[in-house]
Amino acid sequence: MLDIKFIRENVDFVKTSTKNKGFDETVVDRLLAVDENRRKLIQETEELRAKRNKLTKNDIEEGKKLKESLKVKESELEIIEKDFNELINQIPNPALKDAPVGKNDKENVEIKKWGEIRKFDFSPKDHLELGTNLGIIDFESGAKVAGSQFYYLYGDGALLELSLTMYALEKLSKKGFLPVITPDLAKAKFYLGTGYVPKGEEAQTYTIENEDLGLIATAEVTLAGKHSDEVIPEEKLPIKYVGYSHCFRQEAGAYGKYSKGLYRVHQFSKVEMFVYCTPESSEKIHQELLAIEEEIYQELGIPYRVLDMCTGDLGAMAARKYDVEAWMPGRNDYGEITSTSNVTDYQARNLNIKYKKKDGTNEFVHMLNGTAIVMSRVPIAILENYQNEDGSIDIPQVLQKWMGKTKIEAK
RNA sequence: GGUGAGGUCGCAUAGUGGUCGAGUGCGCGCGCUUGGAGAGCGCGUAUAGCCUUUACGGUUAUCGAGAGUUCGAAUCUCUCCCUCACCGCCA
Repeated sequence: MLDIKFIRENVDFVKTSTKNKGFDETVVDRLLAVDENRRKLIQETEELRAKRNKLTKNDIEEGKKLKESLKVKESELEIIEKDFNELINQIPNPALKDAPVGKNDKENVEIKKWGEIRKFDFSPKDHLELGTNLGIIDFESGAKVAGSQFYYLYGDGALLELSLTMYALEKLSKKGFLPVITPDLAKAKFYLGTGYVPKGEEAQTYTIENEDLGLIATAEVTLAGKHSDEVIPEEKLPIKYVGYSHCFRQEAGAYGKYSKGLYRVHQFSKVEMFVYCTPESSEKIHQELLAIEEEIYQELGIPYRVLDMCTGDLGAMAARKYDVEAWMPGRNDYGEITSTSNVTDYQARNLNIKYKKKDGTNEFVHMLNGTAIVMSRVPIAILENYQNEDGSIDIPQVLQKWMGKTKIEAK
């Protein structure tokens, strides 16, 4: 959420930024009205409490009366606080000023293209056909045992996933990120509001019955929750994690050609970068995260483009976001494989994560996240871009040491 | 899962209904002392909201979380969470 003081003092800015993100800016005025009411009630309640606190054992009758009026005020206040919280959480994080203004994903700005799109002298197959023929991907068994959009990986399919994981963890580790294996489940307060809640959609989290637990949609949830309610000494910043977890998403209603095969599945593994830093450094670190993502896809030899997400496609949390999209011959189009966001202090305020500055004062940290490698979509790009006419797959050079071979072939 | 013990200010501890937002020690900061350091002495040492408006100001809330009893709760009751020990069960 945003700071109510900031909203009070920058009403026009907040309205504009809310509108630019495609959210309802009338919320701002409603919030301010409720805020005024709320503050009045706080004063009245506190006045009553102050009186009560001054009573001695000789004033029991007086105290009984105070208790009654307090009860009334407190319940009024409770209702208004609830409204207040609902409203303030509807105001999105304003986009940074360099983010392109736009309505929706059509207006994202392509800022870079890398790699040459391969011209096939045969008709290329998509990853599903390739993987099924090679016997390394099996959606049929997945559907039988867990339902549609679940899958099994066998042999080199399983090894490819683990090779990509090791490749990413080793690379990030060398860059000063601490590899972390996080829980795959988290409490509701973390998976709601910190994690993957696409704009205008319900949270697509799987939850555990009778428990305050849900399966995480991304390690962002557990890496962000890790330092909740903490005050971090400034000298420890930036904290750089590279998290590995399974990710679970219901993906309700997501079908069709563009969701084929591994592109949209209920469970996948992901290596995710996550950084806590000072407000001054977050924009620079955001560029670094993007540069790391690019380095990975250049080393893997996958043609990609980088999109600077426009305000209308940023979602509530991100102040700036870049997506990397890989070329996927199977769809003859680019498909998203990474996303890196600078959420500034928006998450930190929800999760109460501050840092202690050298002058002794506390301030909210900035938080950033970025995909290193997602084990569902990157294999799509590898299979489809590295396929040979006979259906075998050449293994990208940087993965060969983990795979222990140079080619995936049918057994 | 069972039984028992416990969760108080950075750490350690005191505190069983009003004098407790909370004592003491350590740590930390500032000052005095010193040629310098140490010791010693003095002062200070949470966070958040609201008000006045910026003052060494007032006020409220916070003693694992939530609910309750009470005029009044760190202290009493209930539920939950977490930690530790033992048992059971297992990878």
